Amino acid sequence: MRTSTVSDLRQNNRAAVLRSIVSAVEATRSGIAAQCDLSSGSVTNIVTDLIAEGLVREFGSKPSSGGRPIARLSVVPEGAYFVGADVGELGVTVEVFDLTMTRVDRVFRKLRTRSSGPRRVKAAVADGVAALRKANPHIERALVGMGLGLPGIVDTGTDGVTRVYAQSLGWPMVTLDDLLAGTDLPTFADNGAKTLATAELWYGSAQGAEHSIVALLGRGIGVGVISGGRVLRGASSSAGEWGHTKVSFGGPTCSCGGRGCLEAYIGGVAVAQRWSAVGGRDGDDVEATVSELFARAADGDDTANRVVDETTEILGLGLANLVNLFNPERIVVGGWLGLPLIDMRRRELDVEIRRQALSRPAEQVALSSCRFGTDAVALGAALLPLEHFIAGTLELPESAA
Amino acid sequence: MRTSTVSDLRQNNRAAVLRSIVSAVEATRSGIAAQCDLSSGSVTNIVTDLIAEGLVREFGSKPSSGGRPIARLSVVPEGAYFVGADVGELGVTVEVFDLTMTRVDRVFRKLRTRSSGPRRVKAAVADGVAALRKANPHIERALVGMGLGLPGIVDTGTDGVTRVYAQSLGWPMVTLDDLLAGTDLPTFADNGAKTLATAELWYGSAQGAEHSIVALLGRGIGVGVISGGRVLRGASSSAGEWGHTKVSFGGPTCSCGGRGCLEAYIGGVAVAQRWSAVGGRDGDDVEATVSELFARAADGDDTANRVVDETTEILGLGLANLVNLFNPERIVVGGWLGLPLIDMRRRELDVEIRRQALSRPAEQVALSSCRFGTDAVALGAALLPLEHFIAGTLELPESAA
DNA sequence: TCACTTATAATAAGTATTGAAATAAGGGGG
DNA sequence: CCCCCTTATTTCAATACTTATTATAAGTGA
Repeated sequence: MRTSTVSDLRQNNRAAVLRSIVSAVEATRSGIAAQCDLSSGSVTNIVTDLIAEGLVREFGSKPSSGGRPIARLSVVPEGAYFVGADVGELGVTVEVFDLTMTRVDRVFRKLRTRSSGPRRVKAAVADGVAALRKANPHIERALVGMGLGLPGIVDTGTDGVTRVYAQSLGWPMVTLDDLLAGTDLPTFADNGAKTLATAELWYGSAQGAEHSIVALLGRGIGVGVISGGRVLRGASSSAGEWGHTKVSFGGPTCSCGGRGCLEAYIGGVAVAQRWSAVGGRDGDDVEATVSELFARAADGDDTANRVVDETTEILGLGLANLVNLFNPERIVVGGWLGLPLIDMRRRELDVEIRRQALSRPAEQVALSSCRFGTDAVALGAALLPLEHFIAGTLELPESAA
Repeated sequence: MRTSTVSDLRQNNRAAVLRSIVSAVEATRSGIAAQCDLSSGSVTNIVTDLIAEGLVREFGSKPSSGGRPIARLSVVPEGAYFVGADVGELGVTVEVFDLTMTRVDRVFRKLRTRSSGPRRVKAAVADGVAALRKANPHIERALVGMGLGLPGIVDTGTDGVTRVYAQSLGWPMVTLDDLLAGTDLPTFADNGAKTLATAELWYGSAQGAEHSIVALLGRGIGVGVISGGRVLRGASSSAGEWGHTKVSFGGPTCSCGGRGCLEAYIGGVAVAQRWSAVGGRDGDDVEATVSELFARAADGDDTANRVVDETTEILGLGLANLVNLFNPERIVVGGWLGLPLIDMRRRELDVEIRRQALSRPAEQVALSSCRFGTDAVALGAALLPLEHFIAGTLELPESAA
């Protein structure tokens, strides 16, 4: 974000004010001034602009302590709409959000097979978006853009082309353009773990922290690292590939071909396998198997508890490594595997992290669970165009003018 | 860096211009304009200011292609001076640099024992600084500040107090203030690996890259992560503690008390031990032992080569993990252990990293060796006050006015 | 000497921020 | 019911900075 001219400055300040209003349920001019470190005069100017643009409105007022009442400000929900899509193994969820990031509508398009090719996914996304636009014609006027949460590596090269490597779905490399085709919406994409981290950063458990780690445990093991208030992306936006970091020489072979990957220990499939290896249920449906594992453990089943303990220990090691490397204030654990795990073993996990990490960074970090389930992947994806909209790099469609 | 007012803007642009002139050997107005993305008018204004302040000067000109010759600009070396200190196990090196970051003078104060307490180090630093000031009275006029490169964790809490945890020296926790006392210079401190990374970022192999990893291998295993052009610090500035990340369950016990730490495999002591365990030399002086190991390996000694191979492999695993997590463009390896290792096994290390990391991020990364040896720790430390000086958060002493 | 280039400098125009002063909106006491 | 007090917002003058634009400097080649 280059701020070298006076208009960049205005842009930045406008963005800060808009962001502040969007993320607060209710804002006031002086509150914004304090939060954005701006004078009341500047806030007045910017808010006046935003009201003129139809993005913000005043709604009533609340009493001040003995003076002129404070005007309440809020975003105009209909001011802009954003689409977010969660591309998963079972299907594609497409959702529309208004400017308050309230979900307006959603559709789910099931995929026939567990690993449908990009063509099917493309069709499902296009179909889902079309269905939403048809069912909600009023959004058309202010539909700004779309974000995709994808499994696997989403990599934006120096050439500006976004490429998707969804190895877990068995896809070949696909460019984002290939995956979109029909759609005329400006579209952004990111790895699902990163979009979930973005959602937690804006509205969930990572809110307010400058440095957090959002670990997403499911079939895959992902992490979104928040550093300096933004999601860490690295040179080509593929930073945060935690699942295939090695935690053991040799070790079990992972789906990536490597050995000793963290995912080969605590990924959904691995946990289910570890359980069935010691006599647990052995089913096709990993999610169901793991869920039963947790249920058994809760019921006091020793074997199940040992598997859960072991998982906790390895997760603790993995998180401790991240604590040493990133020195976060907060660790947020989520995902369909992570949420029940942390519910059941929060204290133990906390102890394990502190045991395995260096004491200094470990002392600074707080452990918590995600506020959202994986259903927030689409919300986080929709935050991608929102961020561009706020930053001013994405505008309302012509028709709005 | 909050840029919300017009003067912040000026400050930022001034900083960008000054930084550009300091890091280039020779600058021109239009070159600066291009590099900093500013108009020629603005550059003229800012440069005029800098010349008036005595930080920059014009020196001659070079022909342009058929028009008015281009004025050469350079920093005035005597415009400001910075002290950098490298606190090592054997002694304290204190150096003074001028504004071109050319070393003006240096002193070394030996520490009696390998792990002298903070009191001795404090005395050595104070003595070194005093000696330099006495020997170079002309620097006094423009002595801006000091930076310390320290072993161990340097942690700046939310209270703003900088604390040093130099476990490898057997120190208790010490605050930076304790460590300074007598000195009246504004002082900053950072972990030695991070200051070396800073030096490599400004003048060495990490120059020009936005995202790099600078791995420093010696007795300890440290890394400075450069993300978005700046050294990653995390919540309390202790990010980058790579040496004690776990790469193996169980595994050998490390000096930190943990097991399976990377440092317990490829730290200087561990490498020496691995060698002596298979019949290599067994000496007190780790550095000499390791240096002999490399010499033997170069001579074709099979045992030595096996130890070096094994070290390469483990280092490759460790770096691959960082590649997955940070998605850097460049990996820079240095330190008294790292430099000879990469000289001898560059290809093999490269192959190993690519084998163990995910292919996408691995394809994007280039491996190289540090331009500087560990002697640049003091240079990097001196860059801390330089950065503050450039950013305008640190000024020339009163006497200069 | 006279176009013609290219690099800087000077100037004009426009815009943003701030801080002070003005104004708006209520509360409460006499 | 009027006046004073408090607090929130707006208005406005002062200031500072960037960008164009225009002028000037300093050479080249004919």
